[in-house]
Amino acid sequence: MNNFRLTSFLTSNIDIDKNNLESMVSQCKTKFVKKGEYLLKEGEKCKHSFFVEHGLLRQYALDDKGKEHILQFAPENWIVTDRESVYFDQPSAYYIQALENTNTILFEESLILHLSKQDPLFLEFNNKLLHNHIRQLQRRITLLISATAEERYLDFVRLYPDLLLRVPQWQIASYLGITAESLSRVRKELATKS
Amino acid sequence: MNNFRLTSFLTSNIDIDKNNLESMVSQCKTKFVKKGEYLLKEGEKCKHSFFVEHGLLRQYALDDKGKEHILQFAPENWIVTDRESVYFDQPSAYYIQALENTNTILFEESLILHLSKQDPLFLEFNNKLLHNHIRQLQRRITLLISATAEERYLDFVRLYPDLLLRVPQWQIASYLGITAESLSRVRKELATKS
DNA sequence: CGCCGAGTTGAACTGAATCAAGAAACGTGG
DNA sequence: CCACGTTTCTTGATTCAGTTCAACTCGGCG
Repeated sequence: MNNFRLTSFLTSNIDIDKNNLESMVSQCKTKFVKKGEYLLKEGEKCKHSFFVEHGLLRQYALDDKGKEHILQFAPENWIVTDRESVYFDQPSAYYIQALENTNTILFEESLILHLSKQDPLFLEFNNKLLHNHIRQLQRRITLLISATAEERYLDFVRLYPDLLLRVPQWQIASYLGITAESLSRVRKELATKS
Repeated sequence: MNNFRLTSFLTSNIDIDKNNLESMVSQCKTKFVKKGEYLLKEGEKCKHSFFVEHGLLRQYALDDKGKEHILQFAPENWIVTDRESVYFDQPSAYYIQALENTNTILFEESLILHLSKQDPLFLEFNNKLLHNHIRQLQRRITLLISATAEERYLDFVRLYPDLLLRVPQWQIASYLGITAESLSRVRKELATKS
């Protein structure tokens, strides 16, 4: 099986015994997406959470002017999904696309809830995922409200240094909420400073 | 008891029988805060979720220049908390303050998890709260990244028309991530248009 | 009365967007 | 392995949305 990262992700997050873990993992399908291809497109209903075993995904929205706005990147060990679409059963406003050839493991939404009813550990695990997500979103809002483009870029570099090399710069700009040109200038500015 | 809104909030969100509901509500303490007073201050650990029975709260952070940034308002039927602080047991970065005399009902963090283990309905309820929170945060990020100050203000007006009258304008500006002067100009602009 | 916080307005300034053009890097097919 | 087109990144000139600072108004409240 091709789920090394998932099993170690799970064991480091919940204190679960091997049998339970096996039974969970065995219930998950895997999906491979080639670079450029999509796991989800705007208008579709999102049915899964995607755990990235290997590769890199991005989640983004298109605005009315056709401009992309990147909500998040998901390298190895990350989970992406449109919770709004999955949970409220609505068409998604987002695309989830592979930036590299990517192996993912799919969680059925009902699976975790189902497991939670059997074993409270899964409940706490799910809770932890949701709280982490909220923490990350909240942090991003605070930055968007109060920090300059330069500060946001520095924060990004600090948090996701590995992504700098794997993600095209204009997409990082999009994540930060600025244009590619602006990010280029921010970087130039930073280079002369140091 | 002074929990009319809480009970109707709960019954409209989970399909729970009266006995269970009574037992839950009876386990919650209430707290009254006068206008201007605080339920949480920066550096303290947040121990509860606060359900607003009557009144109005705001949650905000101070940046290094002493500027306030409002994360959210909470009128009747809203729940506020710093999940990051409660869940990860960290000192909070936020203040929660009463903008009006406010009656709140306190949820112990452990309570919901505890109830969830007894009755899966509580689990789903908690899940719903978390997903709603995520939805709201995500929406806000999208707006901050892609919309102008005017668009964000219009969105605010549409979503929270009642708050317009209850919240000082400079605080709405803070919520939108702009200055009080800018909001004043946005409003002037909108007035001449229509 | 006088004070104080909230809101408005103006003028100058600034961070970032836009538009346009060129340079570098990249992948693909021949 | 090179040649080509495409995408990415950079740079410059200009514009624009929003900030900053300062002055003034208004309404409430001691």
